[in-house]
Amino acid sequence: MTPPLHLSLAGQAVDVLREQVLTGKIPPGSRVNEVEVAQQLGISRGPLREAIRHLASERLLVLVPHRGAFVPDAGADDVRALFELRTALECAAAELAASRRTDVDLVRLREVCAESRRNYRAGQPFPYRLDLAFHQALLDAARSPHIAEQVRLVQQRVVLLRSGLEDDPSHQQASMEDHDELVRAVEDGDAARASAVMRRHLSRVCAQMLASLGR
Amino acid sequence: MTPPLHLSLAGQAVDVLREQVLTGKIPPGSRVNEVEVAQQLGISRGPLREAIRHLASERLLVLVPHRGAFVPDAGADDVRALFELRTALECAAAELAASRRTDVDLVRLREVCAESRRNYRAGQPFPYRLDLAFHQALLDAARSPHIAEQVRLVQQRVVLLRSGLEDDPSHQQASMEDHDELVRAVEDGDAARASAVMRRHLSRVCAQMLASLGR
DNA sequence: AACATGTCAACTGTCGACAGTTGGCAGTCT
DNA sequence: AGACTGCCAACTGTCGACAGTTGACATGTT
Repeated sequence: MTPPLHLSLAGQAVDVLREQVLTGKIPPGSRVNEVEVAQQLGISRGPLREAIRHLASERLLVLVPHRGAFVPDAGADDVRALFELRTALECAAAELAASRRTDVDLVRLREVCAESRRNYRAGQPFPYRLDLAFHQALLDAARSPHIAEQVRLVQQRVVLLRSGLEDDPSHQQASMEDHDELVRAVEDGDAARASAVMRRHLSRVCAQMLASLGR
Repeated sequence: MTPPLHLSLAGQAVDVLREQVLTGKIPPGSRVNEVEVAQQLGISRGPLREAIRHLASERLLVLVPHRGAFVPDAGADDVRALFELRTALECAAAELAASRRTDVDLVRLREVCAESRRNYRAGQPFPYRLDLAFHQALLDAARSPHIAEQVRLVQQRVVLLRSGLEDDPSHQQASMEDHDELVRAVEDGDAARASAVMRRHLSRVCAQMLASLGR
């Protein structure tokens, strides 16, 4: 099975490496040794290099000439700067969603909110998965593939920054209420309000992350 | 000089290829033959492949498994979708610039506007270069490296779409006036107005490109 | 004539090996 | 002791070659 069975070796390597980076299995600050990881994955250095460059293009790795690829470990400034970009993208998405959403989009959004609420009432910790699902549903409603793609990349970087941070239960309710209000604005087709709520929501999430980093 | 003299072979290949793609020397729709281009550049397929993947990550090429890399040729829908992303990013940049600009930023912005006006009065065609310079100056004033980076990538894709399109002189004055008004809003620190003017400006530019494509 | 099938050249995906660079370590000098 | 110099191992950058896939052309079939 030397040739691409279903996905090229490079493509498979991208998936495996991304997983390992995002879950913190390869901790921030550490280096990715080409020969070592290549043997580990059972592939040659060529495809692995392509995978590394790909993840570098997603900013999940940083390349240093003649030194190799490193998992970036970010400070507070990076978090702030990254959330500036995320806010720009997701506020635009919220506006578009408010003006383009269909009934199916609303059903989906309400569904995610309902699941979050069930989860909350059951005393379960608010899984980050549900937060991602909500934002994804909003992006679907916005129907802007390019914006959606960029948001996906940014969220991925946020996940990387979050690796090693535990969910803070105290902010679950606030996030849920933000989501609910966002859905109402989108329902009303109120683009300006949707944008404003999203901005406040992300500002809150950013502040929480900064607080978690500080500890 | 087998080793990286100042930049790796892959890096050099990226620059050369990007130039050739953006100037239309490699026309949209055409394929990039690895062995052919590699010989042409006097390098091996390895570094060239990395360059191709890099440009693909910038969306200047599209990869088709087992088929190779192609220069994308976009239709009207792509232009609209791309400008949605560009609007999201540059409106945010305009807001940030309005609240963060320093005096040096303003000097630079006025300078670019002045050169545009000199150019216009001299009856010269408005070079796209000056438009890029203006937007770059605004990004510098916004001081958001991540947003700036994304805008750079998007603008590059716009340049690719523009390849083969001539500058339309009839829109020079409108663009110049947009720029002037944008500078005034930034001077006043009026983020909302800066965002609104930017949105109108980009909407106009997008409409112009769609008109050019239609012909 | 239109369609299905077999064959083939061209190209991509992958691999292993070599060359050059980098950072660190031992040894030496001041 | 501290700083400097010269080596050395480890690793990245690059290359050439092989294997597998794809699309197209030629051939045969209905």
